[in-house]
Amino acid sequence: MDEPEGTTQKTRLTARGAATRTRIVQAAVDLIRVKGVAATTLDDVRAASSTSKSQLYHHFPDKKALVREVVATQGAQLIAGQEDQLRRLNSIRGLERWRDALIQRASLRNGAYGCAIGSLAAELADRDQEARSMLAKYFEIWEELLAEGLTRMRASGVLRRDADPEKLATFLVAALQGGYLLAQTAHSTDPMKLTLDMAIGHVRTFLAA
Amino acid sequence: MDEPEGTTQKTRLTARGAATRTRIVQAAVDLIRVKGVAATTLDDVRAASSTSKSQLYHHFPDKKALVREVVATQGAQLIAGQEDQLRRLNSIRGLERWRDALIQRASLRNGAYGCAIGSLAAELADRDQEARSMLAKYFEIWEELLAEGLTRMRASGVLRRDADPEKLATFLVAALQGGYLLAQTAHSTDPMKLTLDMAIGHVRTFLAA
DNA sequence: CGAACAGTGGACCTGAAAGTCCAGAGAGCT
DNA sequence: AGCTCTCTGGACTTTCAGGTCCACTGTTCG
Repeated sequence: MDEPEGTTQKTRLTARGAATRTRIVQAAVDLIRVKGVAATTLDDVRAASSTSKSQLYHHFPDKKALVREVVATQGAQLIAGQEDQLRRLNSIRGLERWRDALIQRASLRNGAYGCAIGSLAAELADRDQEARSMLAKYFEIWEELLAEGLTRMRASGVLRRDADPEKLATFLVAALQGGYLLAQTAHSTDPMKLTLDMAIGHVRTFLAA
Repeated sequence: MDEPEGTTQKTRLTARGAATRTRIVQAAVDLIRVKGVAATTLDDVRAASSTSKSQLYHHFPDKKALVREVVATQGAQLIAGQEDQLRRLNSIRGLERWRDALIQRASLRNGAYGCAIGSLAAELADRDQEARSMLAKYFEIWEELLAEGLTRMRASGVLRRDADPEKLATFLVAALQGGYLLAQTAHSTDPMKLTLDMAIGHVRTFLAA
């Protein structure tokens, strides 16, 4: 069902062409974030990016290819945002700031749309192998950023030696994703708050005496 | 966008009619479980249930109504299954058996399709208010079943008095849902196992001394 | 029995969405 | 300049899914 497509650029790209391509992708990112993949039509993307059908098909062979580009872009944007905050993580307080930032953003929408890559994962994991593995990679990078912070906390003596940063990081991301889903369903960030609080509470049980 | 539809039966239902209706719904449940709502066409349902277009429209005004019926059925089936196990929950060991049963079933598919109602929630929460609130209700019932078990554990002295059954139940469901999503994305139940282990580990920190 | 209504088959309609095509404008290069 | 390739507009084709219709059969009940 899914071909391993080459990453080689087949045609040269002029500045104008690159700009159009970027406009298309960003419009698709924004629309898909709100409407989901299935409900976003190429005509929606065309209109939102002020382009034409032929430009879409000039830059992407089909919708699936555009969606994959959206996944890559959304994943990169999310990681970039997380990186800013998580590179500095070295305390439980930092973990709480991380939680607060996520919840604040979700609160603005009452939890709607869920997590940018979590929602993509739920919709695409069983329908597009390539997208699935890309998303798996972004989750891994995310976990790794958290794990590095937790490792720093362990090295500095904040956490005990028996704390496992990798496992705790996966746990935190899972708790976050579950929290997102319940929040999205309940139209309230309360369950997300509660879940992240408890998850961080669990990390706290590894605090050095 | 969403009308509060009456639950009153407008037409009499013969045994034959009821059987057809059930066949349609169960076929839709099975298809949607695997393909998702958007990718499941009424023609798929028609074929899988050995019915005709007019039977579909005889029993349901439109696709949205059928989908809501699917949500109700899937929710009820999940709760029924959980009830069997959770009514007896009264120990950490019982919680572990609950975890093991969930993981075993997810392992059969390498995590594919995720949670029966979690996947529906992710796809429908932002697109159908009525479906969203139904799903919220099922999550609540699920949490309540867990909370009752945890309450029993607290009453019998297994858990300390400061354990909060409701909050822990929400936390367990969130951890489970996050675990499902990561498992679905990674094509492996490992993150789901790890997450549920940690979540139960957190409950264990409330064990009475 | 026979009227009234539930249930059924399947052709048909309609709109929307993916994807195709081609003529022509814009850009880069020698 | 003049050639080539990129880029673009938008009409067009195709496909397919949701939904409608109607003639016909089965069932219930007075």
